[in-house]
Parts: sequence; structure tokens; C-alpha cells
Amino acid sequence: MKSTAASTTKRAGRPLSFDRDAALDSAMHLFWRHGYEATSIADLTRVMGITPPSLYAAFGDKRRLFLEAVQRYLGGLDAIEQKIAEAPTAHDAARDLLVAAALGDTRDDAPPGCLLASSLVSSSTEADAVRESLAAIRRSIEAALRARIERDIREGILPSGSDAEILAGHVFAVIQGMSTLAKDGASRTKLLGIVDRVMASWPQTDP
Amino acid sequence: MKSTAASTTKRAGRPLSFDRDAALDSAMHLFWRHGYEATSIADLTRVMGITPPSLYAAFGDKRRLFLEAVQRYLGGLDAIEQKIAEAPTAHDAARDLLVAAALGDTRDDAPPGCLLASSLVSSSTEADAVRESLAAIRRSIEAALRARIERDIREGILPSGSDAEILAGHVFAVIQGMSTLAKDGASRTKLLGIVDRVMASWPQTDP
DNA sequence: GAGGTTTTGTAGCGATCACTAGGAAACCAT
DNA sequence: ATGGTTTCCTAGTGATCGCTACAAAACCTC
Repeated sequence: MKSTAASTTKRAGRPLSFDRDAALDSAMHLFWRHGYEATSIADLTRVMGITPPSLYAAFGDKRRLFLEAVQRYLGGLDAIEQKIAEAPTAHDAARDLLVAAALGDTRDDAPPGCLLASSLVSSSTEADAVRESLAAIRRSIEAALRARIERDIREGILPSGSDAEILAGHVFAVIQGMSTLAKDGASRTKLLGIVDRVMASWPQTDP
Repeated sequence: MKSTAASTTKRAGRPLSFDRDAALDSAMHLFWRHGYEATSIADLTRVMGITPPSLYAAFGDKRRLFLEAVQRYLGGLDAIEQKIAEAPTAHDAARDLLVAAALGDTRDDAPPGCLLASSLVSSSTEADAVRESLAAIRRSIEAALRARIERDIREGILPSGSDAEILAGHVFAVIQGMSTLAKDGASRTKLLGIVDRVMASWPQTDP
């Protein structure tokens, strides 16, 4: 039976000749820039500095490499959902998400737009399953925000007539849309202005 | 010198064996469903009922067929911009765009989402020029809405402190985002609820 | 060292990509 | 009928797609 210990322990056989994390990071940036389908294995091996067999041995296949890159991009889906749940108010959670999206969409050391929002929007039938995996992540984060909003409604922080599904949907439509705006050339200032407008319309309880 | 008369006039040579408009319509729906890059010439010829040489003779190449399909989808870019300019108020123009997007994203006789918003979000370097053509159309419609908003500000219909770029940007972020939400499974009711929320936050002059 | 294990690069698998050469077929005008 | 013109289908082009068989190389334990 083979050892399943952490990667820090010495294993038998020839050691990896490349930094797995660095290679994954390079792959993430390439998927970020060109999306899932338009990024070829040849493109990936070039920027990762490895050959195809090394890529497949280390990451499985293109689909699993992409999904692992998405996890690295998000910093863990669990962490995001936990941050939403633990925010002081739903307003804070929504603002944090929107600001993080606006900033992430317009970094000068990374491609414009959001990897989660823009790397697999339309897909061939072969990539439909991968697209659905991404859609599930998007819906999961939206559901976490919606649950946080529903809690604020129950606790009287938001008006009882508020529609949590619509509020969360609006936030996510803007998050998705800002990614395309950024790819189309919109500035960080513009996106942050949109965020301010969205949050200014957030429902408030009468003082 | 060859005649450049309308297509209704009889021309010399073997006549077209297929309905060009119907073929373009089929191509449009396929691009709509799978996007530009994931739709192959083989896929297109299959649904259009023609062979590759006929496709190339009638439409040029894949890029031009796609851009012609986009024009057909929009019903003419000029018509859209004219409708925005001639709307009674910027509020009406924005609402019309948002409602049309929400309805178009959730038709039961067509793929979910918007061809303009979702068919070419991320691209390979070869398709970058086509992507830029789409981005130019998106920016052009947004600029028309922005100009309509600026007119309302000048005419006192909107408060003088309103930011036309942010207002138009917000509307377009939601339009882009709703397309992805629809592809991820959002209902027409949900999208129309988001539209109502966006328009409810539209700035108003004090009565 | 020997034997076992894992990674390495080379080289190439069959399938698909966008696109087209070439000649038969179907129309027009004369 | 005949010549001119245009479209038709067949059958491919070279390039690239995701992915892998294979054997040499580099490590471990013993």
C-alpha cells in the first residue's frame, strides 16, 4: 500500500523537476486570459515549462487542471462562503463581493475580467460538463449571499418585504457583467462607481 | 462589369439551392447556443443544410458569417441606437433595453442568454479581432444610452449630479450579467425582478 | 551496487480544425 | 444547341486538438 502522506515527505522514485504550485499559477493566468476552451495543452505546457506527460501526470487532464486553477483563483470556495456567512450584515457581504470583483477585474498584473465569470460562458457540447461545474460554483456563492440576506430580513436588519433572491441576483448580475465590461476596456474607477450605485440602492430599514 | 443589383433580379449562372436567410438564421441559433469559437464549420454546415464550399461562397468565412449573424440577431445596430435616441426619456430607453434583454435571455424557442453578450467573452489570440468587433458593438450601444442619459441631465429630467457613465455602465453590467445568469438557469421572473430593482434605483428629480 | 518506483522527453496517436482545389451540374443569354 | 457564369458536391489540404505509449533517467530502499 502506498503512502498518502503530505507532499513534504520524501517518496520513492524520481522527484518532480518543477514547482507544482508555480506551474498551476501559470496555468491559472493563461485560463484567466483566454478562457478554458481557447487555451490548448500546447499553450499550457509552454507557460508552465513542462511537457504534456508531466502535465497529465501532475494534474490529470485539462478539465481537472482548470478546475484546480479555479479553486486556486478563488482561494477556496469554502472560505468565500464562510466569509459571506460571517459578514456583519448582508450589506457588508454584498459590498465586499462587489468591491473584490471590481478590483480583481482590473489588476495591472493580471488579465482583465474574472476567471470564474468569464472563462467558460459559452461552450461546446464536450465542455458542457466543465461549464456546469463553473455554473455550480457561481450558483453556490450566490446562494450563500442569498442566505445571508434572508438572515438579515429575519433579524429585521433588512425590510421584511425585501426579496432575497432578487437582491442576490442583482449583485451577481453586476459581478458577472463587470467582468465583461473590464474585458471590453472599462476602468477600475468606472467599476467602483457602478458598485457604489448598486450599494446605494440597497434597501434600508427606516431609522 | 457585373451587375450589383438587388438579389431579387435574375442573375446568370446556377441559382442558389438554399434559402440564404434561413441558413443564416440556423447559423445564428447555433452561434447563440455554443458561441463563436466552439461552433465549428462542420456544425454549421450540418444545421444550415449546405456543404462547406457553399457556406464560404455565400458568407465569406466563419468570422463574417458570425458578424452577419450578430447583425441579424440585433436587427441592425443602427435601429437599436436610433430607438435609444428617440425614447421619451433615458429611463424609458434603459428599461426597454433591460426588459428586452431579460426576455431575450429566457425564450423557450431559443438558447438561454444573449448572443451579443455571451458568444465571445474569452477568446484565443486568433479570435481576438472578432471579440473586439463584438466589444465595439457593446460599447457603441452603451455609448448611445450614455448620450441619451446626458441629454436628460442637460434638460433637467435627471438630477444635475447624475453620472451618465456610471448609470449606463450599471445598466450594461446587468445586461451582460443577466445573460450568464440565464445560461446558469435563472428564470425569466427572476431576471425581470432584477430589472425592476435596477430601474427602481434610477435617479429622480424632486417633484 | 541491485531492484523498485516515479518522472522525464520524444514522438506520435486518431480526430477535428478552418478552409479550398477541381470538375460536374444547372442556370442565363444568344 | 452553345458559350458564359455561377453553384454544386467530393475529397481533400496542412495544422492543431487532447492525450498517451515508450523507454531512458533519476530518485528511493535494501
